[in-house]
Amino acid sequence: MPVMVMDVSSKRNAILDGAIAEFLAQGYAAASMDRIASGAGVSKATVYSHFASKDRLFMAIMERLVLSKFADILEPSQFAARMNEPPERLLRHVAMTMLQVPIQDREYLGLIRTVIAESGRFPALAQTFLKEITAVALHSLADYFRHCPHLHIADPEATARIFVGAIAHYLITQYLLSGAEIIPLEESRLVDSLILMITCQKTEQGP
Amino acid sequence: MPVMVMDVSSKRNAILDGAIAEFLAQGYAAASMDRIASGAGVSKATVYSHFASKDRLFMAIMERLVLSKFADILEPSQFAARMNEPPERLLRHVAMTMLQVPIQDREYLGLIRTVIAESGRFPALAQTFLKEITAVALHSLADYFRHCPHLHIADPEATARIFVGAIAHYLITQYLLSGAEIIPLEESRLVDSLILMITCQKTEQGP
DNA sequence: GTCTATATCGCGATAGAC
DNA sequence: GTCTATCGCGATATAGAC
Repeated sequence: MPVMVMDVSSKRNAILDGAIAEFLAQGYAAASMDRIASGAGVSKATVYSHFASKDRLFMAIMERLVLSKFADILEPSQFAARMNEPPERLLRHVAMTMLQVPIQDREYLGLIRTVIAESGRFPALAQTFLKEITAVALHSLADYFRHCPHLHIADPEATARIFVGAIAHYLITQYLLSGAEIIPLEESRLVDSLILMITCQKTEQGP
Repeated sequence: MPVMVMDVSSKRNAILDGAIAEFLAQGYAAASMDRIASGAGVSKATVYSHFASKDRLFMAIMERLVLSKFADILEPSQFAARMNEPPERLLRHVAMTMLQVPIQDREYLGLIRTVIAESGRFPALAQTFLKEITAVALHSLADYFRHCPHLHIADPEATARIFVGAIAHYLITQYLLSGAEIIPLEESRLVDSLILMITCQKTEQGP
């Protein structure tokens, strides 16, 4: 007959879940191993039996978090399937997804804040974030700009950076820096202008 | 004859300078009042005689820092004087300034990292940063887009956001997140594409 | 105002029973 | 593996002499 306590892997997962909440809310230095332990319903010694140190636990949950968010971002294959759509439609879908995923999933915003906050102490973590999330989106978009028959983009990589940068900065100012009332701007205006600026380059192609 | 020790205001300034270095390097939680005191060459009690608590010292130096960086950013008046230059020239100058100031002044980069890092604990600080720096640049640019006779920008505010966002995100990825080798991109390519995307809107104005 | 010395607390990490 | 109890340290903040 089953005992009424968590098994080993459940405890490990409870620790990881509690650690995610604590580190994302407090940042590395202010996070407390005591709170992580009690939040997970285990003793502090149990936390240390699974993770050798605060550093190791932090890096474990952050890598896990970065990889888990990967699926939410658009991969190259998703672009290939939509190559024949009008560019306005496809770019609007991409922009709205990049905006809505972090807005709906507050863990995503906390991840962005924490990656930037700890980028001095943990530069390898910042690079993992860039490699697994930012670079994937940039390469997908640049490939699309390079091969889409309806667009004639002079510099696909730079244009992808502008697209991703404008959206990422909008998320940071409105939702991390509480900018809604200080520098308000509707999502749709940002997206409309981005699409207009990108698609109007096709008028450059000849006499 | 003058004594060979600092007077009161010199000690206060030494404390402020040391606090800036400590908070920007360590973040709020990991910063130590002991290190700030010894770094300034005073006792810890002296620090507390000038600033009631760690919170108050942090907010004092961050506000000071935000206001001191204001002059580096382009004010509206600077645009008015250059309204008759070709837009390509003016926009290139603005973009290069926004890129070079934080790159040259590492304190500026540390300020950006700390504002984002502590935006959960100190939302008012984040809003001060937006109001004193980001909003000033956005309004200047939007005004320019609205009134420049050579451009016909559909949505000046949104276009200003894209311009500022692309540059801010570039600074964050390349210099805060150590992205130089992971997602390399020359400054000039970013700036050239930005200018091309903005200026080519003038071809939209009709037959 | 400024110092030395200290109070008080919470932190990360560990020892040892079970 | 998991617990309780604790160690040692460094943190913020303060008392009291000068």
